[in-house]
Amino acid sequence: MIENKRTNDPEGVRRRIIDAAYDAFVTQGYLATGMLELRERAFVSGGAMAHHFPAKRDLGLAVIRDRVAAAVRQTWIEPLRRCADAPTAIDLIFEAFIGELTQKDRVSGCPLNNMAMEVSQFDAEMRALTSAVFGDWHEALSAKFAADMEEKRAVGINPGRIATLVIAAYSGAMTMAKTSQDVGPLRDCRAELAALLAANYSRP
Amino acid sequence: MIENKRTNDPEGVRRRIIDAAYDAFVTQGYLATGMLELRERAFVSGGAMAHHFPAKRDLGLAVIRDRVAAAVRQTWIEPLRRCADAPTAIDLIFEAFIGELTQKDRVSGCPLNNMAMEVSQFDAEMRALTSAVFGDWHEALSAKFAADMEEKRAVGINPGRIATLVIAAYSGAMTMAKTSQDVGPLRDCRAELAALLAANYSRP
DNA sequence: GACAAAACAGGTCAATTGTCCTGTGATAAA
DNA sequence: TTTATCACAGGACAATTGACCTGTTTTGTC
Repeated sequence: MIENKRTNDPEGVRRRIIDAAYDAFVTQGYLATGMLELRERAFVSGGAMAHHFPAKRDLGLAVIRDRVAAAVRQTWIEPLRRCADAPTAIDLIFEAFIGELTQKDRVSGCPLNNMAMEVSQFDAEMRALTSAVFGDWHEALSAKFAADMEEKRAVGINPGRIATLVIAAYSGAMTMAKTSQDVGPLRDCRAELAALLAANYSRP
Repeated sequence: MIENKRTNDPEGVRRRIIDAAYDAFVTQGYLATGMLELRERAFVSGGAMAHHFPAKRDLGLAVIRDRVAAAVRQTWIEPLRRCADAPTAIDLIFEAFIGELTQKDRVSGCPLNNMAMEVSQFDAEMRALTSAVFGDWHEALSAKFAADMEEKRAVGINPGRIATLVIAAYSGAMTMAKTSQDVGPLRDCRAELAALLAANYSRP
């Protein structure tokens, strides 16, 4: 009588591993997370882990490509597409994050920020990947500002430059919020960015 | 004949260790740096290391208290005191960093940022220390903006809020610069911040 | 059904981690 | 000079790290 029912489910196992890794890497850090801990979190054996991800590095690359990039797409790029103009989207995104973090007991920061900071110090390929995600983010935001100008909603702005400022302010505020474990910095930056953008936008 | 000349120099040894640790923590990361590597960098034995810093954590705390705080004081708080107004100081600081990083082959980022991001995830005391450094930074910048208002150089600004934005923009730009290994983000933020501040300042 | 490849189990491995130990030379107070 | 404390040398220590190995089962193909 065989007790151990074993079900082959490559996609499922792989997804479980990446989910666990994404969560752990973002909240604890890449280096602070061990492969054994991930195996326990994802309920997979050493053999299964080695089969899907021969080295920890492969797992890190997959997490950035699949999960981190998706997180930025979901929280920033999609809302930008849905909203009428850039300032509305930015304010909405800030508001959503502030509300979400307020009722959470811990501020773990921006996924992309966390990964980029730690990883870009020792792995060129991971650094290039996170840089590309930043690039997509900047491109989407920049394009939205440019569209606002073409449609005469905004005047006298430099789309690329102001997009950089918004991303930097958001990332920096996230770092400060994570360090102080308080959403105050996000509130401040939200208000300042709103005021700054309002000065260059014609409101109906 | 005794070859091994041994000189007791507590302050010197301690300083060598902290110097090596600060450099390594900032460029490679806290977790990515081993105690053995630090001993080799600082040319100290295991006994000396254990005597001055029984645990790695103690070394981390000392680095934040002594070096990271000093770096922020030197690059931000001091220039703020020397310059006539906040915008001048901010522009000067950005310019200095851009120039410095341009001729350097590698962008290692903001020391405070690097330490805060990594360390605040697993150590409450280190997190509190880095948070305090952010606090000093914010207080100094905030006070300068307030002084500019009192002296009628600026009107209609919220000192505390705009100080947060400046710090966040700087930190975020540093993160982006480190990730992309390019000073572009710093240039963008410098220009945008200068324009933003100019709008609220009366120029002679 | 035969067979090759993929999917997975469970354990081993050397290397490295941070910490701590014993012993000894230096220093200063008594 | 005695004595206690500090400063340091050199090595040992268990624990953990990421990687990998040999088997076994499942799956797909002919």
